[in-house]
Amino acid sequence: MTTAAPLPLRERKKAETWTALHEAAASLALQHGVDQTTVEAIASSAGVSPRTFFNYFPVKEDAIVGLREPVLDEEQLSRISTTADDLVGQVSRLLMTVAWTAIGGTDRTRRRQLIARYPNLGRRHMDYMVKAERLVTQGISGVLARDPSWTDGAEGFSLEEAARMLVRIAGVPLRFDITSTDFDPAEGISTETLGPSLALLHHLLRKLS
Amino acid sequence: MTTAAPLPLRERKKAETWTALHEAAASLALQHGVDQTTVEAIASSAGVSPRTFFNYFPVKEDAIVGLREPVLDEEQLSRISTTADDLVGQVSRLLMTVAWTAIGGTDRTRRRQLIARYPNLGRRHMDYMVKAERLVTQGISGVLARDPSWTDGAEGFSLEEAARMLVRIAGVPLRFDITSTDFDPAEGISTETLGPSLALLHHLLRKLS
DNA sequence: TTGCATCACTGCAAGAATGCATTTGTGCAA
DNA sequence: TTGCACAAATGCATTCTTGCAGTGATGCAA
Repeated sequence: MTTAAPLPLRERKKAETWTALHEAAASLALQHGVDQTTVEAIASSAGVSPRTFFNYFPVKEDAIVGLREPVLDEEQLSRISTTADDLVGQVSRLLMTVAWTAIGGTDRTRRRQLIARYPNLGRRHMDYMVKAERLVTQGISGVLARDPSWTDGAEGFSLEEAARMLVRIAGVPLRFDITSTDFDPAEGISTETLGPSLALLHHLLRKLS
Repeated sequence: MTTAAPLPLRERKKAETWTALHEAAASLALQHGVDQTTVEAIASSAGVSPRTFFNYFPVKEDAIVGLREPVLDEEQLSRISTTADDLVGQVSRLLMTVAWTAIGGTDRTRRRQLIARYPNLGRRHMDYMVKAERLVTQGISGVLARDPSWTDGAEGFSLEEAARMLVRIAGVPLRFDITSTDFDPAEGISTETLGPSLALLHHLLRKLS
């Protein structure tokens, strides 16, 4: 189990500190409530200084939920095909993957309990959705640029604008999920469960056009 | 000019304090920069205590930009017709109106300068977009509920979900505008200029379906 | 092993933001 | 005019968050 992890010592300690802080934050918040859990208590419980806490998490709530900075998977980006007919679905799934990098690898059950009890924690997902969309928009711009057909027929709109609009459309299913009152990131953001939202989107688009 | 304002004294003073705080915040931020402008300086310049400042604005940036809490126009909501074919456009315009209530009645030129110089100020529009969408989603739910035909043909989706999805779709043009690097709320959020975004949305939807 | 560059951690100070209790000012009716 | 109910303003204490400067640990190459 530990044999396949030739991580540099520095990286490993950093990961350990991250986990220790998240663990302390989530556990304390579950026991005493979010507001009663101070950054000082979290840092102390994790064995670091309060100042160090903010080197790992921008806000207290992120430590409790266990959110990381979203990252774009360049490999998946390169697999996007502008000629396939399900372009919206492709971009939706890419967005989903990016969003997933922000919440992967943490205790799902506990997070579900916390978000259910403190809805404010769930609302922070929206911030990361915005970040994810920024990353993907930039990437998709490059992808569209390689397909000359996208410059055709779009009167008065730049390629960057087309990419931005495409990603906003593709972001709808995820926003739909995130704004649900009983949204559960562990279940909600996964390739399988995006289906229903995507289906509803297409259903409505058909009905409205 | 002052004769047509039979406002209760209390309301008037409140409005005056709001304006004084916004005026002080915007003016100071323009002179010395956002970070150099402290809440204490703003409050002092407006003649109130720092604590009072936060009775008017949740965060410093909102005072600088002059953002209010968005409000839903019930009258416009009641005019929404579910049978008309441009339902997305109708909801988009409603969203736009709500968003506009958050930034109306303040100096456009100065805000433009400030947002151009400090992009972070512009990003706060997204927060109010989320609030506006929450308001409109709730309202649209009620509107759809009055049209029985909406329960037909939607397999496995509740009315609330349909409303939520509809509003997410309608929010796309505004999100598109807000995420533009050179977005100007004074020009960008108005019934006339929403046209291009809505056109691009429809253009892409046609192309992608 | 030694030296150096880099990164992580820390303490400190200042400012941002919130909750609570108290005081002051308004609106309204007896 | 007086008194009461309520809203606004305030002061205070606490916590959150950030920038800066200094210290120590780590990685790497000579």
